[in-house]
Amino acid sequence: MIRILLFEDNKHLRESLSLYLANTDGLWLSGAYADATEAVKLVRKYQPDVVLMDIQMPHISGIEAMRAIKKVNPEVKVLIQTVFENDDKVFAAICAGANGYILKTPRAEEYVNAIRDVYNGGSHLSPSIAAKVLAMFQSQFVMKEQTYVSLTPREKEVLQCMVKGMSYKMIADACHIGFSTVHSHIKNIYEKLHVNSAPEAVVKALEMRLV
Amino acid sequence: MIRILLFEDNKHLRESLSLYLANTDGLWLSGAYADATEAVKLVRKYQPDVVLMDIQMPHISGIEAMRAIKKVNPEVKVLIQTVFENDDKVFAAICAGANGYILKTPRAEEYVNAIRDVYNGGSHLSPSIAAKVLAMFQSQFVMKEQTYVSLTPREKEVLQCMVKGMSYKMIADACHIGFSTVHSHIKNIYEKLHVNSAPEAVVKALEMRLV
DNA sequence: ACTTGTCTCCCCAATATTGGGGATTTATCG
DNA sequence: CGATAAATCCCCAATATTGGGGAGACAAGT
Repeated sequence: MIRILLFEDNKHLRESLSLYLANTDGLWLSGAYADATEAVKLVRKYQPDVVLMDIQMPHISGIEAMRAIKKVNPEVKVLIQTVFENDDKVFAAICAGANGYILKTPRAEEYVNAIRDVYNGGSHLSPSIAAKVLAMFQSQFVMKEQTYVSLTPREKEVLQCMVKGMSYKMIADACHIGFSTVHSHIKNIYEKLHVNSAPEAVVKALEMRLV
Repeated sequence: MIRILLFEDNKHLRESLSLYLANTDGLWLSGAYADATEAVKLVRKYQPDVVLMDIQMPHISGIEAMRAIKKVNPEVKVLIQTVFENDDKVFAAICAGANGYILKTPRAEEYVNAIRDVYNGGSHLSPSIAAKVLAMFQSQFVMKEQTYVSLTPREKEVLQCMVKGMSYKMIADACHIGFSTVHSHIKNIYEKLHVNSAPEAVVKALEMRLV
């Protein structure tokens, strides 16, 4: 039996969902609430496996409530549901540790699928949400491989040190080479990256994922 | 009709999937191949809506094939399938523009669901893959908000300039303030961030998402 | 044998940065 | 009205960085 706690401020949806979930094999609805202010307390009381949380609610947002729950009971799975597919909300929810993010749908079995998925340790994302997440992912990690620069192993090593905020002297010690050598390498790095200061090199290194 | 092109080196699975997909309403299997070397050519020939691509194949990996396809036909949806849920592979596939990533499953309707999802512009991720993606996302974006530092608006502005690799003089010009003022602000920033050089400040700014 | 690339180190001089003081103005808050 | 925070500017001196040279050692490839 998967124990479920539901937070949803819309009375009609809350009651419909309650009815559906309560009558689905394998699920046990511990409670359904219109307000998540007491979420932490309710989680402690009912020890649910999965919390189904509307993102937009009065008093306290679903994300805040989830954050609070996760802080106390990190093992509780939280499934965020919303009508919006706002980028910021999705982003915030994921960062706050959401185990799933589904758009409200008239197809009730979607809720059940999502609940089962997160209960089993996976995550469940509605297709349009998943598309957003992948897009965000790409925009973060796929860099413009525009001007590929080939740094020698030593240069990469030195650059990595620079990214750590180390000075010439510290780099020399860390790499077991002389101060002058560090100087030489950095001169070469600057030329290859077309920069002429440490901060620039660091930024470029990070955005080119050379480190 | 959703036109599909299948790449799968395992003969048995390829034939099973072909049979299933070809006999599913709304799907039209344009072809099934054991090798993706000719993938770009085949895509041009059949103009599929969705390419179902095994990640591990001889000669050329599914990711490479997808990259090639996406370069020529970015609008073609590519659904990656694999037996592995290796982090690196998932990561590489997403960065290369995968529209979906599913684990091989005996439940054939999963393939159909995934195909429909990506065809409709969404993304489809198997629960365990979705969990990995969310975890990667969190590890990237959830910072240790440990030592929250409050920079004044001007300080933030100056810090942003530093991240762009600007020198004191350039920052002074950009912000329409004097050189000495930049100096003062940077001194304060260093103190607040507990650093004592520009590169360190830049790195800290980036990882604390202060910019 | 010769070139090429990498790593190593040095000299010198011009700039830039850092850290320590201090000062003034403005605005906001109680 | 006094206190406080923010923003603006200045001086000075110690360090650090940057950019220009050059040079030897060593390995790999032509």
